[in-house]
Amino acid sequence: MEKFFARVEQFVQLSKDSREAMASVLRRMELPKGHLLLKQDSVCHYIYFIEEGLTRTFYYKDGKDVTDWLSAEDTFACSIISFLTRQPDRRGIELLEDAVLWGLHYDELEKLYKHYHDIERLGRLLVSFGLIQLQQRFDDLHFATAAQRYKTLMDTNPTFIQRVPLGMIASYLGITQETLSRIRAQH
Amino acid sequence: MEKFFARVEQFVQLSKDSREAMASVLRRMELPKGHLLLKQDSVCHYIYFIEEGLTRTFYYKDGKDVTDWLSAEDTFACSIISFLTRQPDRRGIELLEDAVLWGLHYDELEKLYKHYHDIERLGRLLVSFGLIQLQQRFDDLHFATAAQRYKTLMDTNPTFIQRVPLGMIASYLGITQETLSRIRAQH
DNA sequence: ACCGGTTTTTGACAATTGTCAAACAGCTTC
DNA sequence: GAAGCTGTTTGACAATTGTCAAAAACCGGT
Repeated sequence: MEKFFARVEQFVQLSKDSREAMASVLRRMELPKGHLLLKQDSVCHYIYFIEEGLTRTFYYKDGKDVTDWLSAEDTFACSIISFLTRQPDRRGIELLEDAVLWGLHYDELEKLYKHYHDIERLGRLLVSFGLIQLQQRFDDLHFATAAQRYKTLMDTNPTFIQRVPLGMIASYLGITQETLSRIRAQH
Repeated sequence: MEKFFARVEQFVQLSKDSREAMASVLRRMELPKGHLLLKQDSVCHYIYFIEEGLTRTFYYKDGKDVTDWLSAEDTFACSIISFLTRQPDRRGIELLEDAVLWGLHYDELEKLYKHYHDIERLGRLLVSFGLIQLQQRFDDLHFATAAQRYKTLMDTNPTFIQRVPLGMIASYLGITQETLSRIRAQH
């Protein structure tokens, strides 16, 4: 749990009250590789902090498995659209490695937002951070070539290459597995 | 100003105090088509609500002009990354039509966030909404063909086709002007 | 070390999209 | 109405990426 608060307090220094309230609703979960954290086409009720492990957010497009996002230690995982809109979303989340997670239920988080201004602030900053990350990935996808995108991934998350099967990396980058394989062959 | 609050209160019902505090720092601006709202490679200090008009967020990639975002009446415009990180960003913003805007300065907004919990909440919800929009556009770019993306734009913002030059629409969709022209030729 | 499965690479070919250049259309201005 | 400007379309060709199929490499379990 220290790891969770260490991360969170990079955004906001929480009051003692807020920290305790938050601690009381965090649920620790230890889950095996392959576990389906969130079923596709369902509502995402939890946001997960990853203390250890690796998650993959994915969906199916024309029968093909597409990797939407990858989250490793010290980051958060959820189906953003579903969590925020309370609507089912085609995205599912699975564990690519054995994991230790801290889950926070939407309803509990809403209560915390209402009671504690500093947690509302934390929420705003976390969403802001997510928006910045998505914008950067969007820019990358928008006007970089496949090879450049691969390089960006190597720079920002080098361990993913070792930890995630090639096909998943490929669809994460918006290309096919074969194309990625060829990019790698040319160094 | 009513238009601004009408929009804002679709997210949160503000207290009288909050509304007044916010009203006191909003700055009305009437600006002509072609005006550069935000210079490239500078820090974005304002978020703008568009009462009337159309803005284009753009940057240069390998010497080519790329349209990053388009915002019309009743929505907001700013360089999200720069506004949130306080760092210069390559994105600039220009007006594609004569416009009536309401500008809100970052420092003023920060003060409002500190004093008023409900405005902090509004900020969280606005960023969340932005995140959802960007995610949807990202999904579109990630695994839809150019023709499908054009159709999506036609469905969600049909007026853009009339109001924005083709070359800008094309780079917004992540394709060249010529490709878009050919897509249109096939109905 | 061998088997059976999965993951990755390679090959041949097709489809999509980009590039460069020129033609065309619509508007404004003189 | 001609000249000039901007925005759009078209053509020929090249480059990139996708598709389908098969081979090769890798890995865990026995």
